[in-house]
Formats: sequence, C-alpha cells, structure tokens
Amino acid sequence: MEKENTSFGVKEIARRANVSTATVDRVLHNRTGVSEKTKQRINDIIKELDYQPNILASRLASRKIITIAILLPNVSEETDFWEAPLLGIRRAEAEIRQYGVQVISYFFDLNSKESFTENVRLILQGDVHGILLSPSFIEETKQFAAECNERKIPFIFIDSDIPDLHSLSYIGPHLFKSGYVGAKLLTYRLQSNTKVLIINISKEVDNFNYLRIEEGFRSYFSDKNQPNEIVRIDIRETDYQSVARHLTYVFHLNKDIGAAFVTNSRVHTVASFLKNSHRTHVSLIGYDFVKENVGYLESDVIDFLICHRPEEQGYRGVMAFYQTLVTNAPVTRLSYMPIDIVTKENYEFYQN
Amino acid sequence: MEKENTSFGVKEIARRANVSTATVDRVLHNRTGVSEKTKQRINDIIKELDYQPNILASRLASRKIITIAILLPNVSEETDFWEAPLLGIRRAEAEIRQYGVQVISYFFDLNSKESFTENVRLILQGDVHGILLSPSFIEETKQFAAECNERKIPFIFIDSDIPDLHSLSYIGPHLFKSGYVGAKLLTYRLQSNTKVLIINISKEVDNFNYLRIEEGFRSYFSDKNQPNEIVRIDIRETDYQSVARHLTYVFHLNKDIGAAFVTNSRVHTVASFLKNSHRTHVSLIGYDFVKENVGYLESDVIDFLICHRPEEQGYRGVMAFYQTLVTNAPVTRLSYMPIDIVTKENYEFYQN
DNA sequence: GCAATTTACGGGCACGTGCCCGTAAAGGTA
DNA sequence: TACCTTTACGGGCACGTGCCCGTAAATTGC
Repeated sequence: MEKENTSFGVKEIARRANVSTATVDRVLHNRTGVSEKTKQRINDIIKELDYQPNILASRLASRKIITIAILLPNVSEETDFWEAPLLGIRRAEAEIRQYGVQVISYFFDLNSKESFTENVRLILQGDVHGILLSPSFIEETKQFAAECNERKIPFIFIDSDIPDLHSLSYIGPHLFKSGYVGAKLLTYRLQSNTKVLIINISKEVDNFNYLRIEEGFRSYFSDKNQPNEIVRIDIRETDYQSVARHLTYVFHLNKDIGAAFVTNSRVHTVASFLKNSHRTHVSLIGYDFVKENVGYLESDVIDFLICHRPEEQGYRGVMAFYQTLVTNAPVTRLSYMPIDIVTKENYEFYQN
Repeated sequence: MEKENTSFGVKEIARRANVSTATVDRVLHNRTGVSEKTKQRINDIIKELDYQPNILASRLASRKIITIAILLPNVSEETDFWEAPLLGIRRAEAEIRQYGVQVISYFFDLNSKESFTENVRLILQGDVHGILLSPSFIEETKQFAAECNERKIPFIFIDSDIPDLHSLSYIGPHLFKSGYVGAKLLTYRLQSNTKVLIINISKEVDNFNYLRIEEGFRSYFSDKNQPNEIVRIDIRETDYQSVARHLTYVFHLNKDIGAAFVTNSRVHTVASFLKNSHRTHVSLIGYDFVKENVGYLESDVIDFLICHRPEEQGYRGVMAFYQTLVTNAPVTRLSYMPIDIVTKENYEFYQN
C-alpha cells in the first residue's frame, strides 16, 4: 500500500546527467545559465524518462499565485442568467484555490459599453495570467483581444464567440445548431396551416448571437420544407408592458400563430403575455434555465427550454486556465456545449 | 503576486498551543499519546483558526496510496454501454493519480451471478479504501453490502440503485421519472387512436430497473388521461432474429401501433426491425447514446434517445471517493443524473 | 600577463504535512 | 531506592520542486 511506482523526478534526471537538480530545474523552466551541451543532454534524459513534474510538489514549493480575472455582465434584476456561470466559476475556484489559483471578478453593465472598456482597463493594469470573459460588445472585444495578444495574456470566451481573435478557447453553444434544435422541437407537433413567430427581445442592437440562432431556426424550416409561414418581431424594450403591446399587435395581425420561439431567456415575458391573454394553446419555446422560465415550464405555458449549461461553462472556463497555466495540458480551441432540452418532466434533475 | 493569505498551518497551531507540530499532528489524526488537557487546548485552537489542512502538502508527504476498486459489467459485443462509465473512471483516475489515488478495475459477466460474487471476493481480499459498482444482482449485492458495512469499506452504486444498503452514494438516474419523460416525448405528437408498445429486451429476469421505468411511463399516461392503449412485450433473447420474430407477431396482432418505447439501449434492434419491415412511421424512443442507436437517430428511425450521462456517472463516482477519502468533504447520498434528451439535431454536441 | 566580468553550475533551504525515533517525566513494582 | 513500563511529547527527516546565493571556471578587457 506504499507508493512505489512514483516514476522519476528531478533528482533522478540530475543523477543520470551528472548535474545538480538546480541545473535540471533551469532547463525545465528554460532559464539561462546552462551550456548548450548539458542542456541537450538533460533534455534527452527528460524525453527518455517521459518526465512528468509532480504538480503537488511544484505548487507547494512555488510561491507564485496564479491570478485569473473574469469579466461578465452583472446580475441585474432584469436577468439572473449570469448568476449561473458565476456559480460555476466559484465552484472551480474553491477546488483549485489550494493549488495556488486565485480568481478576481469584474462585472460590467450590459447597457454600457463604457463599463466594459473601463473594466478591461482595470483588469489589464493589474497583472493577471488569464482572462475569462463574455465578449458582449464586438468592437470593444476586438480591441481587448489585440491588447492581450500583444501582452501575451491568454483569454477565453464563454457563452458567445467572436472568431479569429486568437482566444485560447471558446466555451459555449453552437448557436446556429441551437436554433436548429429549437425549430425541430417547435415543429414536432406543429400543424401545417399555422404560422410561426420568432421573437427577439433585447435592448442591444448588435446582438449577433440572436441572428445566428435565427439563421439556424430558419434553416431547419427550409431543410425540411416546412410549409409554415414565419413571422418575426424585434422588441427593443424589455419591460412587460412594451412586450405585451408589441405582441398584441402581432397576434392581432396574424390570427393563426401556432407556435412562438423566443431567441433568449426573456421567454418568460412572452409566457406571461400568452397566459394573460389566454393564448396558452400556442406552443412556446425559449432559452435558459432561469427561475421565471421554469415556473412557466411547470405550468405548461412554455413547452421546452433550450439550455447550454451556463454553470458548466463558467466551471470549464476556469478549469481550462488551470490546465494550461498549471499543468501545461493543451486546451481545445472550441468546446461546444451540449444543447440541452428541458421540459416540465425532467427539469428537476437538470444541472445548469 | 506572492502567496500571502495562505492561512494558518500546523506550525501556527503548535506555536499557539506551546507544543510541537508532532503533537498537533497526533491530535489532527486522533492518534494516542496526547493528554486530555493538551488535546482539548489544541482542538480549541484548531476550531478558532478554522484550520484547513493543505491537501497539497498532505498528499505529498503521505506515503499512503489510496486504492479504489471498481466492479462493472464487462463491455461485451452485445452492448458497449459500459464503456462510457469506464471512460469517465479513467478520466477521473488520470486527474487524481498525482494525488496518490489508484483505481483497480474488475469486470463481471452480466449473464453470470457467479462471476459477480467471485469478483467481489477478489476485491475484498485485497485491501481497498472504496468500491464503485453497478449493483446488477440484487441478492448478491445485499451480501456484498453487508460485508462492506462490517468491514467499514464505503461503496457507491452507479447506474441503478438498491436502497437501504447504506451505500455512501447513489449516482444515476431517477428511473421512474426517466420513464415519465419518455412517455411525454412519445405522446407529444401521438394520435389518440393509435396504440403504444412497450418493449423490454433483456436476458435477465429480475430486471427491476426496467420495471421502474415502465411504471413511470405508464404513470404519465394515467396522469394525463392519455386515451391510447398500451401493449407490452417481454423479449428474453437479444439477437435480431428473435426480436424480429416477436415483434412481427405483436405488430400482426396490433395493426394500429403508432409509437414504441424500448426500456433500454437495445432500441437499435427494434429500429432495425422497423426499418426492414418498412414501419418507419412508428415513433420510436429508447435509451442510451451508443453507436448503433445514434446511427438510427441520424437516419430518422429513432425519434429520441434518453440518456443519463454514463461517462459522467463513472467520473463522479471516482471523484466522490476522492472527496470523501482525501479531502474529507461530505458526499451527497443521492446524486440523480439529468435525464437528457438526444435528437438527430443535437446529438453531435452531446457529452455522454 | 592580471584583474574584471560573465558563464555554468552546485549547495541547500523552503513549502506544509506525515511520521519515525528518541527521551524526559510519571507511574508502578519489588 | 533501584529498576521497569507507560505516557506525553519534541526533534527532525522526508515528500519533489522552486529558487536564492555562492563560487569555480571560462571569458573578456587592457
């Protein structure tokens, strides 16, 4: 029951190379002060033994603390969606705090690009080893990425992606496919003579996320030659009154709407409207496992919720940094989350 | 960027109590050799400082290696379902090997209770610190549990549960609810004038798992007053010929079957039959993300697969032992897995 | 040629905990 | 009192790696 196969350590390498452990250490961390010849010799032995550093000892001996910054939208009363990733981040932090990893959190206002850039500035003025963020604003994120690349600070996007900025990883949904799944569920029992309504409720104008989802949604309809007409509406105010007003109008114009698809977590507002206006026969599908939505799932107003495990996203984001910064393991560039389908019957076991 | 808040360690406790670190250590591991008085004093300080041992240092210093045994059905050509938990177990092992944890694997034959008890004997004759197993045979598992409880070896069940045996944890699906979800999906676009077929294909006679699933399935029908008649069939041979013969008979007797529900991963055999006999209009739902099933999902023969993340089950099983044996963290007694819904549209992102 | 500088390397302590071994003090027995 | 056993504790090495500091050897400058 004793440890025996504890493989080879720095000592063994040093012994074989006839040098001290300090020299081996210099090679391992490619610091200066080793002649080309011995360096070569040591590297050969390292390869031969397939040396794996003992993380336990390494982290214990090291006085350095690794700092990861996160930058997410704050949890407003408007939506508590971002609470989930935060929980995952906290969970990851608790697990690896012992290993000398520290997470510092910054939050910005989804209605203010300035607050985003300001927080970016704050993060970059401290010295952090990695940044996990939601790239909510495209132009601002591009600038951020340029700065990080120059300063060689790795960053990871969660929840939505902006390609070609050389992020270390993207962790989040494949939005197009997610919309595609939404369409499948919506049409599964849809009558062919009814119309389908796509609803986008959002203050931001350049929400290219929603566009991807809608593309996927429409793409299913054309792939399957679904005969249903698709109506769409953009609502730029998020309060119930405004949404109700717009919806009343749409439903007035289109008497035969059989199903509605909401491109984000505000589906509960629509559910509320449908319930109040006695239109619960309309199939309703939307996004995210937030409290209000689950309530309407429970009461059969929402048929399905699509989720992308936001908590897991946060957890994985931090863990990906741990992997790359501490254990030096490679990180997958694209880590698409599962597209989960949540119903009244299975929601109680769902893990966000 | 230096470590600073590294809280208090054994040294600080020793200093405050005017004893050596060895004495503190004795108290921490409640070994003998400490007078009641100093023990009390030290314990008070430990509480006061809310001392958390440094796992890194602890694992590094300890020469003990923790051994976890797993006992699962072997991966036969008949079903590769158990490959998934095994993958999860391997993943967990790789993560915590560095921390002095070792996993040794045992496999039994699902068609032989003797192979189960024989492997139990083998496991118990070595000295292991925890056992992760699938309790496939009820009586044999009860005996096993009694032995473990006597010898104070913790064990965890995955995939299916036998209550009241004082397992440390159960990690797996809520089978009743899982059947319930199956019924919801099946009826979502079912015509009321068709019959529904429940198919159970399994060699084992006492498969109480399947009974739970069926209960849940039927329970949905009665809860919702679904008018459809339910037909059921038990098939004790698993080869295609036998299954096809039985199904031909059933479909002959019941001309108006609109949907079929298979209670386990052998749904691909049924799919094959439906395809060959040109009955693909029948909705088909079954279990598990195994290769053959995904193939039929892809070709629209299977409508939905229900999955319980078997890989995750294996991973969590091992990690639960790590938590309880290494970090002393509490483990939840019941850890129900999500009931995942997999379709042609989202399967490529599914994580088993 | 010699001093000054640079290069290449070794010694050894530290991280926080586990645990072996040694020993003074206390208690027991004749 | 002398001797033995038990109790209660301290000293100190080890785990494998990080890294500071010291120094002999090699190189450079004049």
